[in-house]
Amino acid sequence: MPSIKDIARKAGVSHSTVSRALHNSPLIGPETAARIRAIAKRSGYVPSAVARSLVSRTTRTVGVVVTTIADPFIGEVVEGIESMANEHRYSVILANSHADPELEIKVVDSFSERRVDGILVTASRVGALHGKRLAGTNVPIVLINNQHPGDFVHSVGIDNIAASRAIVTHLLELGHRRIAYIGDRLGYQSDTERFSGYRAALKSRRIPVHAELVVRGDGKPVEGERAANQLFQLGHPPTAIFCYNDMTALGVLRAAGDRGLRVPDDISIAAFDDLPVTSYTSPPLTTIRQPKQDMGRRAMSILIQLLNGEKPESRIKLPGELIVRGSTGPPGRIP
Amino acid sequence: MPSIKDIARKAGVSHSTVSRALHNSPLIGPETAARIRAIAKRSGYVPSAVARSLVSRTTRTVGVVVTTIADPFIGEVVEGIESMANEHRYSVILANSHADPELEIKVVDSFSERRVDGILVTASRVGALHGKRLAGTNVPIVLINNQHPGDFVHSVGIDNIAASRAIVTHLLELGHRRIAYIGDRLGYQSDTERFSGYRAALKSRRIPVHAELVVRGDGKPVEGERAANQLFQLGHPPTAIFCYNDMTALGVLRAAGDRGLRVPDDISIAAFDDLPVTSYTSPPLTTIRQPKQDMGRRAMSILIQLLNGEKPESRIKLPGELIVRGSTGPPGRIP
DNA sequence: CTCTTTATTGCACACGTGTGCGGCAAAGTC
DNA sequence: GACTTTGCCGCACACGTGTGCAATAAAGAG
Repeated sequence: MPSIKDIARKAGVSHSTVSRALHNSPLIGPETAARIRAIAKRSGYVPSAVARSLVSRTTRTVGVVVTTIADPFIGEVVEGIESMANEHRYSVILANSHADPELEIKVVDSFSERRVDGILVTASRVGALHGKRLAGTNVPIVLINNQHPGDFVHSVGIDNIAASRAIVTHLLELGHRRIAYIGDRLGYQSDTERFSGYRAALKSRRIPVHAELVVRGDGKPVEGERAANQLFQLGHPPTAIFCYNDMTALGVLRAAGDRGLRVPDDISIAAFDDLPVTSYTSPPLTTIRQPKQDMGRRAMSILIQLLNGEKPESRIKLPGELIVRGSTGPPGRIP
Repeated sequence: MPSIKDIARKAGVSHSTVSRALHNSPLIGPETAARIRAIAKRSGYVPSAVARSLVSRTTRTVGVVVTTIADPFIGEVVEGIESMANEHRYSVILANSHADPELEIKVVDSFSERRVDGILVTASRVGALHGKRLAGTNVPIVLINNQHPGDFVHSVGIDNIAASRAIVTHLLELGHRRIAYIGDRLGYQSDTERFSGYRAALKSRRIPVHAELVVRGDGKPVEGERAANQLFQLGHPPTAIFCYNDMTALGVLRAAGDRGLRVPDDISIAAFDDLPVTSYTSPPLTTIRQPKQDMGRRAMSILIQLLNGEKPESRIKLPGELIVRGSTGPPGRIP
């Protein structure tokens, strides 16, 4: 792999001249520059980003921390990050944390050693754990959809309250009055906000929130199934269920199927996230589409602005989009 | 961000001594070393990987090219790559190609500039396009599940023939005799191999391959739906359909539902890949599980061996696993 | 006490690139 | 012709780290 010194020797000039010629510096004579560029191209010269980084004290590299890249939601976000980064000639270093604090520390240390210019954290769960460790370094950090944005300045997320209010309102407009909510574990900000939107929608129609209609899952199908069965066993079961997320809804769908309940004739199901799978369940799910790629792009955009010394908007809340599919319909006869 | 020179000054020694002390070199006196390490820790010293890379002429970094990280299949593979890389203290730089040749060239150039130690290419479609460009550099390359492994030495893939033969045999054992195959576009190696396994399974039972039962999709639901309708309209329709992949099967499932066909009573459906979605369709899909994470880990492992100067196995074919779910059953009465 | 061995540290260079400044020749000015 | 300006190029240093070799001091051997 040739360096500028090698082509300097071939061209009979100093390496400084080569460096300038390759940067189209006006300090170099046109014909000399052309000759040097020809030699460089011929010998397959590729500049070394690492040497350049050493002197420029910037690597044009960002670190992306994810809990797991196998999660399709996160994959979409990273897709957005990568495309925006690529457009601005940044490279992304990817690292899984698996929500394991020990691994997270290793990951962040690795980012420090590599001298990344900035860090993006995509975590549905974590974020607080990094807190001290991350804040210790002085590299800019942008959080995406995290549950504990407290310590950090810059973040991108979805407007959970407005979105869940919209989807619950959709159920209300279909005629539902007994609408259940299957949440995630208590304490996550997104759960709190979605529940808050649920209550706001009901309140605007002067419908009370029944405690028996609010149950907890953990964001995964198995617990969603359990929670749904709990609701179905009520003396006065709901006619519609709003789920914290699509994965929970998958469990609910299964529970309904096992009991012979038809969706949406006997029970309407609404969810959140719009994962690819939701188009292919039967029936397909009514849900809230999160602008996943756009969230990634916006976060990367904020990071780039920070790296350019600008002062970007600090906390962005993007709107969700209501996607009405087959899993919601007018309520059937109340049993 | 302090350098070894800074702590050398604080400790009143030369930077060489600091460098050796931090590497536990026996050349440094125990108490001097301890004092230096204390100062380094206190001042929050983090070694610079870029400076180290410059002298060691190795970055401990691998580039991973994917068509799109938003694909859940690819996400799983990358998960495996990342975990194995992390265990060996390698970092992964991720880049999307979007199957766009122009973008691919940019990506590979970027990898060259960054002086990655090796490259992994995860592409269901591409691979040949990189060919010349990639082979030009002398960095080791390992391909995963690519369609045109011709030009490259090292690759990891699934044993398509054995796996498709196994799943078609499963259908035969259920009693099916008219089994259709919905393939991908012609020319992809994985399609050729899966079709080959299909024929082998039929041949072992002395069942002829009917041309009318072999149709083409494109690996996506819409074309799968179209192809399925084509099969359903036959005078003598199949009792089972083996699909090139899960996405095709989703379309088939929809087509069956729209025609009022019950799965598996009226028609059995078998697929390939075991995407997460397949557990949540109704009925859940019988399919071949590809060891996605393991494929990533194995590929990274091969790359590490290459970087260590060893001679790893050149072409690995991993076995698929037959996952029997609800979409396959004994054939119903022939109409 | 002198010579040799051992332990510890510093000097100097290398890795590849970027850049301020000085040098030098050609061209222009009077 | 002497001086200034302009154009072009090289010298030398910097970035942070690693390492061969020399230097120095201490310790041991005779």
